[in-house]
This record gives sequence, structure tokens and C-alpha cells, in this order.
Amino acid sequence: MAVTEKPQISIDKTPRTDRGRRTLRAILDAAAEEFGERGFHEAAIARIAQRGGVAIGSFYTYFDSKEAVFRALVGDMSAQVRDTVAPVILAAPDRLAGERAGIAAFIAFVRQHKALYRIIDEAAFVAEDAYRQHYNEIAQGYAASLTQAFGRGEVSDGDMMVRAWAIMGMNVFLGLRFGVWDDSTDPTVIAAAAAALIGDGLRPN
Amino acid sequence: MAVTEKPQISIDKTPRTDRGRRTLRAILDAAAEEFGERGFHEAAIARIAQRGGVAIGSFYTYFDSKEAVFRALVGDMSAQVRDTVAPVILAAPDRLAGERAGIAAFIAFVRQHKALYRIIDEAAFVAEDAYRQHYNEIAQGYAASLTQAFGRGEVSDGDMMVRAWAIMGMNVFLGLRFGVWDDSTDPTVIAAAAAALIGDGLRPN
DNA sequence: CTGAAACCTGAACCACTATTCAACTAGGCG
DNA sequence: CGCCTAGTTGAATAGTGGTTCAGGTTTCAG
Repeated sequence: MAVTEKPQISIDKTPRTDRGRRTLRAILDAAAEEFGERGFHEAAIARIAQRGGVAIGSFYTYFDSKEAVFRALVGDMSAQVRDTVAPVILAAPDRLAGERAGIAAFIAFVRQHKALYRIIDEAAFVAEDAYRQHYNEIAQGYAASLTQAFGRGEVSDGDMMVRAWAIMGMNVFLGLRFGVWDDSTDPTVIAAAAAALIGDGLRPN
Repeated sequence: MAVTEKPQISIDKTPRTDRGRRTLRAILDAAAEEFGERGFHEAAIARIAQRGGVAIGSFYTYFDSKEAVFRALVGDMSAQVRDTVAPVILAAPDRLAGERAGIAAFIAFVRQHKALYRIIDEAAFVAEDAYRQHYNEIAQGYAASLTQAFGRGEVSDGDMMVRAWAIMGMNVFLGLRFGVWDDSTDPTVIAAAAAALIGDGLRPN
């Protein structure tokens, strides 16, 4: 009995044609707009579909649920942030200079992607595992690169993981305050102040 | 014409009797639980009422809407955090010691109030103005006290507002990572590492 | 050309829940 | 006791919006 392999109710939603890929792209872009403007809960699938110029049904051709698109977006964003900031830090002559350049780059990125920046933050409530993964990965990389810098004698000894989380928090809050809430301050000024803090701390002399 | 002051459809929802105050308290506590466990959008008024042992109608005797309780809770929390951490910082012999004590106190607070800590974070999406107010107020006070410390020669010169936001971000992220996500690490160890970073920075020597 | 797979469509279904409201009870004051 | 205000109750209302599905249309390998 040649059981001709039951066609596995196609659980895979990846598009197979160019047409499909175009539609997926349109939905993703529309979703980014919608989630960015209205937040996860106020966002409506019907509006995402409309923005993308497709039918509601087409949305469900590519995603299993509202949360699924959101997760996809978080992944996209997460990668984009890393791919933007990490090279800037690496390109700097030393760790401390990298710190300053990284902050400036991050603030600039946030200003250019305010909506999408919100998506990552909201993931803390909508897709906590994706949120944790985002920051854990960054912290991991950050701590590793601090350890390397220590090996080169560029930074002092200390708990690199705590430092990584501390500096990440600094960046995120500065990005919120001077990137999202108010973008009238020159990023390099903020970056200079923050980098000075990271480099030498508050202690006088 | 003695226009006998139309009785102003009692827009004030403050309880007038002890019985009322008890009910309000029950609702508030129930709401804190519900919002803490399920987040704003998953939380249901019906469940809050049930938890508090009151009828749905009673909820609306004291609050105009779901968002209204949430805001009340954010205000409560905000005050509680400040009232817990600020005295600890002030009690320290100097600013840098205060920094360490403050971080340890904050992490301890977060561990004891994980649910309520989440409420403030979610306010960023549910009641952004309350969220901004919370952090702006803290930053304001923080920057002012840094300036005073500068006057006493306890900290170096620099942009105190940027520093305030940076240190706030540090604290919040350390609180998230080592308070909410994982509370197995000794807070004083984290506080020591973070305070060392704030005090002397990363620069070797 | 042809048939099947991929893709598209949007009305309808359904579950959920914030808010209202009209009737009721408790308690204190004169 | 009569009366008034504060407080209580929960079924009913009303609106929302995620998801499904049955029936098209498009694409393309053979």
C-alpha cells in the first residue's frame, strides 16, 4: 500500500513564489507600521491587512496569529539593532571610544526607528521569551567583548555580566529619553557625557 | 433666584464611610494582584471584583474605568519606590556609598514587589503620561542630588541630567535581570559591582 | 494547453469583556 | 420610626476584533 505521504497540511507558511514573497513583505511592513503606531493590543489585523493592500485571509496565509507577526517583527528589529550598533563599537580604536560611538549610534538608530523601538519594549509583555532572548543575547556579546578588552588591558577587572546589563540599561534609558521622547539634543553630546561616566565614573579627581 | 446649586452629579468617587474605604482597599489590592499576574490587557474587571469579593458594580463606584485603577496603582507604586529607595541613599555617608546602598535597596524592593514592578513598566504603553511622570520625577530628584554632591566635592562635574537617566537605566535593568528574572544572586554583590562602575568607570588603573 | 499548487478574498462566526443601570440594602440622623 | 445618602448587586448591553472557511483567481511546470 503505497501510502502516498499525507501532504502534511502544509504547516510551513513560507511563500513559494515571488508573488507570495511580495505579499509577505507588504504584510510585514504594514504590521510594523500598525504595531508601531498603535501598540500590540490596539493594533488590528484588519487594519494591517488594509495597510498592506491584502485581504484578511492572506494575512493568515503567512502567519498563524497576531502574536506570530509580532514575534517576527521583534526578531527583525533585534537583529537590526545589533547589526547597526555592534560594528560601530568594533570599529573604534579602543573599548572606551567604542562605548561612546556605540551610544551615539544607538540614539541615532532609535530616532530613525521610534516605532520599531517600541515594539521591542512591548515584547516584554506580549512575547516575554523573545524579549529576554533579545537582551540576553546582547548582554552575552557585550560581556564577552568586555572580557576581551580586559585581556588587552583596556578596561579594569570586574563582573562583566553585571556591567553589561548596567551599560545596556543606560543605553536603553538614554535612548528612550533622548531618542524617543525628545530628539532635540545632539546625540554626540549625550554620548560624550555617558561615555565619560562609563569610562571614569562619578568620583572626582 | 436662589439657584440651589445643582448637586453636581457627584463626580467624586472618594468613599465617605469606613465601609466604603474598606471596599476601595479590597479593590485596589485585588487589582494589583490581577494586573501583576496577567498584565493590563489580560486582566478582567470581573476577575478583579471577584478577587476583591465585591460586585462589578462596586468597582465602578470607585473607579471610572479599567485605566483609572491602573493609573491609581501606578501612582501608588511610584511613590512606594521613591519612599523606599530615596531615604536609603540619603542616609549614606556620601554619594558613592549612597549609590551602592540605593541599588541594593532597589533590587530588594523589586524582588519583594515583582508584580507591581511590572505595572510601572507596562504603564509605558497603557498610561504613558503617568510613566513619563514617574521617571521624570525620579530623574529630577536624582539630578538635583547629584548637583548637591558636586557642591560638596563628592562627584565630578558633568551633565547631571544625562547621568541621572543613565544611572536610572542601570538600576532598572539590573532590577529586571537580577530582581525579576533571577533572584538567586546576592543583591549586595550586584550593588557592589554596579557602584564600582558608577564610581570609577571601566578605565583601568 | 492543462491541471494542480499556491495564493487571494472578505463575510461570517464566535468568544470575550468593559461598562451601564435599575433595584436593593445598610446605617445614621432627627 | 421615617428618611436620606452611601454603598451594593449582577444581569444585560454593546462593541470589538481575532480567526475560520468555502469559494474564487493566478502562476507555472510539464
